Amino acid sequence: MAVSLKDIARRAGVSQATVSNVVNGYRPVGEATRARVQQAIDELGYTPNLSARHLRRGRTGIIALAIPELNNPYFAELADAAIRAATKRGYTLLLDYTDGDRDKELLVADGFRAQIIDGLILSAVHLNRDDIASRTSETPMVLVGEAIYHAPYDHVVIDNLAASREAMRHLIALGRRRIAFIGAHIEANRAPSLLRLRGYTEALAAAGLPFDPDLTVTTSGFGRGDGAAGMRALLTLAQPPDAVFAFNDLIALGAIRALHDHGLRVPDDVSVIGIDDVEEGRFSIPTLTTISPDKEMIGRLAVEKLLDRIEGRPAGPPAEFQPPFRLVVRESAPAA
Amino acid sequence: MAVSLKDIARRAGVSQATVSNVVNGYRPVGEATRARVQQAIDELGYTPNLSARHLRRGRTGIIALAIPELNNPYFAELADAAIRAATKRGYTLLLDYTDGDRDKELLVADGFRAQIIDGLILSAVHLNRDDIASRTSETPMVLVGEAIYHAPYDHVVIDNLAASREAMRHLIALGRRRIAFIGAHIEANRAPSLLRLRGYTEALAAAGLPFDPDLTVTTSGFGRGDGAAGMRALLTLAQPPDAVFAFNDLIALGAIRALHDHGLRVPDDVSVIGIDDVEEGRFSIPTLTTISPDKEMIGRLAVEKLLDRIEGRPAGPPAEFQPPFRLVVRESAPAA
DNA sequence: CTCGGTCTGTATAACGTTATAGAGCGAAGG
DNA sequence: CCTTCGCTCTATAACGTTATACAGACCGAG
Repeated sequence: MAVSLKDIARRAGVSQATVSNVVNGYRPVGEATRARVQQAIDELGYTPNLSARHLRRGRTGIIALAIPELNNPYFAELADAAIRAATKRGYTLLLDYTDGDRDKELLVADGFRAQIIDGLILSAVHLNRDDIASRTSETPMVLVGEAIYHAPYDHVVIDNLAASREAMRHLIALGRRRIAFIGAHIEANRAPSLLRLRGYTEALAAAGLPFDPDLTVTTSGFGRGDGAAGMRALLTLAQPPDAVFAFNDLIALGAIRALHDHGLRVPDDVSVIGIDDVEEGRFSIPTLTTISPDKEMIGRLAVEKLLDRIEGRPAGPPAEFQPPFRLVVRESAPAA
Repeated sequence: MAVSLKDIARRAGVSQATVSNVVNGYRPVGEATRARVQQAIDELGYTPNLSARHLRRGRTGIIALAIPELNNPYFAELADAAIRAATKRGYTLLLDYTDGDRDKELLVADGFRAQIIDGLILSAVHLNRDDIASRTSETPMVLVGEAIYHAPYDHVVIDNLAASREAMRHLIALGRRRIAFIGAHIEANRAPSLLRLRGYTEALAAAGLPFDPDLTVTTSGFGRGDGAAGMRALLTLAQPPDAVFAFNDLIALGAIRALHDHGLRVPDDVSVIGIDDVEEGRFSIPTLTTISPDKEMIGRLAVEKLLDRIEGRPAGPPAEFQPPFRLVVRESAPAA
């Protein structure tokens, strides 16, 4: 650990600058000296001190991915993809939580840890366009997910409107007519689920089905417990739903559990569909029909776009990138 | 971002050293100058450059937690606890994956990223005591989990023998007599599940039940798919089991799914118990009886012990720390 | 008073790297 | 034969901290 550039320089009988050039290939070095330096490096087992390099270069080689929580397997799988992509490009990815807390999201976006990171991939829940617009930090940023649209940053997100419509079309094709939506979040300046909700209402309209406000349930979070609570609320209705379109898989799984507790069977009595395609839904009872976004591509794209900005590659104006998704039909809403 | 110590010093009309002392409190500073410096800091919005600080101090303030995979919610929850503990103590926690790959585990233990981290918390699957003993890296390390015992490092792990015995006692008290174990890993120099397996056999013996080798199933991984495959294998036996003790919750959940596919009911036909208490098991159908280790404490303790070593606090010889666990009885193996 | 000792503060040398300016030195061009 | 390159390489100044050595001022003790 204690072996530095200076040691190599002395050993090989050259200047520190030359060693640096051998290591970084920034300027050409003669064949003979290069070999001598390389040999010294191998013999002494030299690795560059990153703190020093970064102090000098102004970059750290670390990028951050800020997600609401790790306990949601969707984010765990997304983080997985992003970490792999970053590692492949020689960067280290740091995971940050926001706990779905607005203040923490603001803090992260505004340069918390800016000293340590070269760039940020932000998956926000609460922030809106204005929050993002008033950001002061210079750190490059890429947005991921549904919360913020049309901000002056690259944005990676699936076509939520199309995804929701497809999920709804599937339920409607099954002959369902009272379809509930669990997971709406209608608050001032906050629109994480607006597109999915719009896909829901538009699909109803397209099928000539009435929109019943009672069938749209807001939740405070995005977990199994929220889904279960939402479902319980729906079951108190005079006319309970015959299908559920959930904002995500965890909510769907919670809803299934609540239905089970209520003595109702899925899919016989109620069909359920989610979004995310987390692994859990491939083993749950029943298995979960869902919209499967290409998580690997989301993570990879977010990292690539961010590195383009960091490394100053010509990237053009901020754009929105839409990875593909597909409907995965399983037991909770089987083919008609 | 460009505001440095020097700027503050100039603004406050003092030396850089004094500013440093105000920031770090390393040496006393007079009340009047302290106030003046603090005001300059607030006005200019100064934050220390971490690369420079770490170059000088020789530490980075980053510790790593190396886990097999993030997709296993147990590790996600553990990581969560560790990150919170590290943040609280002023450190940043970096997550590293080993993919359950032996070479990657060796790489991580042997100082991959040693330049960037002050210490390492390693949750290994494949490494054994000899691997760890031949480690060359000087970076402080703390071990977490079942793989390695009696290595010269602090080790945080629940009492797996006691935990397994308690799980088994519960199944036996239910009247089960053919209890299977899914998730054994019997390989040369590799003993992740040895203690849990021993708890299984000892509990059988203590209850006067015969040990049937056919009822011990090895798996290649620790996921839902492995559990399902293991269960399917057990169901081909002439005398299938009437209960399953799974190495962890994911395996248990996979086993439940396989039982369901086979037309068997849990817990009526077969009781199932796991270890980990992941959130999923509180909503699955049926909900999962499990051994719940204190994950928050595991994460916190691992971080604290590591920081003790890093910061040179007197910590004594390497020791083993055993956070508590408790049996959580749910539907898959309800109270008798 | 003088001498040691505490208190505050300053000046400056590291930490290990990279970027910049320039030095030597043959070869090519006039 | 003297320039003027082009090619390697060197010397050295940063980057922003913190640690060390030291300098005054003040105070109580002798």
